[in-house]
Amino acid sequence: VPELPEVETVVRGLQKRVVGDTIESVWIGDKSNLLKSSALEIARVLDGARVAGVRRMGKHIVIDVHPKPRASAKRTRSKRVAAAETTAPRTAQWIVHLGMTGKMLVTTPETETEKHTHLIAQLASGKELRFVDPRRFGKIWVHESDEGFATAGTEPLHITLDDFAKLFRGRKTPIKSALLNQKLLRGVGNIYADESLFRAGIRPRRRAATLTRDDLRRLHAAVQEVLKEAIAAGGSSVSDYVGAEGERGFFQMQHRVYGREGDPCLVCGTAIKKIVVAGRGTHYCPKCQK
DNA sequence: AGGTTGACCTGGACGC
DNA sequence: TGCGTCCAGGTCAACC
Repeated sequence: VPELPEVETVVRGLQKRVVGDTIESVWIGDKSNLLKSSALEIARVLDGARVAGVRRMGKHIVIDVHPKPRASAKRTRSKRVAAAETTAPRTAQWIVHLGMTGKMLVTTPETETEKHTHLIAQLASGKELRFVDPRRFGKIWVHESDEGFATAGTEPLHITLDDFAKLFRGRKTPIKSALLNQKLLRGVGNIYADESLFRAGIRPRRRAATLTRDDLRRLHAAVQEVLKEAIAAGGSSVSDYVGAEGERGFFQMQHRVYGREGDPCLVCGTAIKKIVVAGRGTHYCPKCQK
């Protein structure tokens, strides 16, 4: 599901509902293909931790936590160990990737536990933070280091036109594949790639390197415009995406090509085509996009 | 090297 | 109501 606008919507919900709260206990299910850290490690970092902030990096949710100081170690540790511990990072990160069907929900404890709930964090305020993911393509892990968590790729909403143009220089791959490549831009997925290419008037199969300066200028503007409009609409709920409070987005109402195969182009009336590019369903107007 | 292809999963929609 | 098939917002490892 979730591409940049959906993840941004979840992050904003979490900022409002869980920042400043403390995680009192964590329950983790037995479906371990979701975990990139061991359940033990995740529990060790999160148990008793205070939630200092929530951020988005591409499609990743980054939850900054202040782990609880481990008082039990005091009794036996040497001076040298104690010194080492004080230099350990004060902040750790809890990283969540929603995959295709992941949800991060803030609920009350009474809320019925959905099928495919894989993690529940009980908060001091009485709320619960739950991770639900039917297909289990999502990922959860904790990151502890001074450098903090980092990913490749540039944020599409921050990139300048010049840097944007450089990403595609010399690339023979279809422009759509390049837009989906998270090592170049982080956060654009299948829906917003198609919608951006439509608005820029560029065919998805065009080789990235063949885009003219003017194509790039229009595409850069289109990507930022589509993402901003989608964020303002709370993301796209095509089937099951919901925000942190279970609310659906409504940007799907404004899709111009995604999911509209056979329907008339809103600009010229030509039937929208659906093809496969880079293994993904790809929608475009054969007349408006060159 | 860089790009395209299956594998990973469950469930919903559709056709018979 | 019950198959069986296809498709899905993402990302890897494995293959040219």
